[in-house]
Amino acid sequence: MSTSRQLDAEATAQAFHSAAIHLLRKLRRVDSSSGLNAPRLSALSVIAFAGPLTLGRLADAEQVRPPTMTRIVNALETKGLVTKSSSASDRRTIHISATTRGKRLLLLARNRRVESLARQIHALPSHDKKILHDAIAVLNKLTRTPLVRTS
Amino acid sequence: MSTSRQLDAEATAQAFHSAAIHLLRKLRRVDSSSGLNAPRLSALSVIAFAGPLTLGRLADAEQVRPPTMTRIVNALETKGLVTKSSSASDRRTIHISATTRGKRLLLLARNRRVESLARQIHALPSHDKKILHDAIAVLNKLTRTPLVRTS
DNA sequence: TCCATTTCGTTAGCTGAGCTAATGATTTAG
DNA sequence: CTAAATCATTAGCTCAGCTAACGAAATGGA
Repeated sequence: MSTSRQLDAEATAQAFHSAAIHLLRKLRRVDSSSGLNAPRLSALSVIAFAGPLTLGRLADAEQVRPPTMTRIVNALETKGLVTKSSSASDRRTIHISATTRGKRLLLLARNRRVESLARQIHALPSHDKKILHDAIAVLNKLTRTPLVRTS
Repeated sequence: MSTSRQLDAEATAQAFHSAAIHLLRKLRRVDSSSGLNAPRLSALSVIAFAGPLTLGRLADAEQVRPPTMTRIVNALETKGLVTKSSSASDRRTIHISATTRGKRLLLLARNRRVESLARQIHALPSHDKKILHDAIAVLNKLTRTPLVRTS
C-alpha cells in the first residue's frame, strides 16, 4: 500500500477510469444516424465477428448478465440486424447471427461513431499515436482478465 | 480514408472505444460498499478537487447536460457528501462544495473501486506500466477536446 | 425605469443500460 | 423416470443520459 510503484498503479487505474468515463460520454451522442449506441454496437460487433453464438456466450463475451443481453439482442433483432434461431441440438439455447444488413451497418456505423475520435487520433503527433497503439494491447489484457480475485 | 495511417487511427479509436466499454462495465458495480457508482464518483472527484463550483461548470467539466448533473448532485447531497449554497453575487447559481465526509469517502471509495484494477496494473511488467502511464496524457488530451468539429 | 431577453437551475418525461429474482422450457443425472 | 441443473426470458427495480418546458434572477435597451 505504500510503495511508490503501487501508488503509481492506483493513479494509473484512476486515470484510466476517468478517461473511460469521459471518452464514452463523449461518444455516446455521436452515433445518432444509425440508431446504434455503444452497447448495441459492441454486441453486434461480437456477433458479426465471432459468428453465430448463443446468448449466454455473448453475455459472457460482453461481460454482462443474460437479461441485459436479451434486451440488446431483441433491439438488434427488431432492427433486422441479427436473427435468432433455436439450436437443433439443444433447444434451450438460441443461435444469434448477424444479418447481411447488420454486417453492412456495422462497418458504416462503427466507423461513423468513432470517426471524429479517429480524426483526432490521426491528428496527433506520431509519437502519441504509437503510445496509444501500444496501450491497446495492455488494455485488452486487463479488460479480459477477471477483476475480482476471491482471496 | 485510405492511407494506412488513417486506417490505423480508426483501428485505434475503435479499440479504445471497445476497451472503454468493457473497462467501465467491469468497474460498474464493484464499489457497492460506498454506494457511489462511476458518474457520482467522477463528479465528487471534480467537486473535491476543483473546489466549490457552479452546477453549470460542473456539468461542463463532466461533459454532461445540466439536468443530468442536477440529479447526480442531489444524490450526493442526500448522502451528505456535498452541499449546495446559493451564490450571493448571482442568486440564480449555486455553489457546490464537498463536505469533509465527501472528501474522506472519495479517497476511500475511489481507491476501493479501482483497487482491483490497480492490483492488475501493478502486476504488469514495468514496460506495460510505462505504456499505460504514457497513454493517459494522450487520452486526457483527447477527452478534453471537442469531438465534433463543425466544418 | 421598465419590459424583453438571456442565463441558470430544476422539473417532467422519455429511452435505455445494468442488476436480481423468479419462471418456463429443456437437458442431464441419478 | 423423477430431480436437479442449465438456458433464456420476464418482471421489476435503480440510475444515467437526453430534450423540452418552466420559474427565477440578471442584463440590456428603449
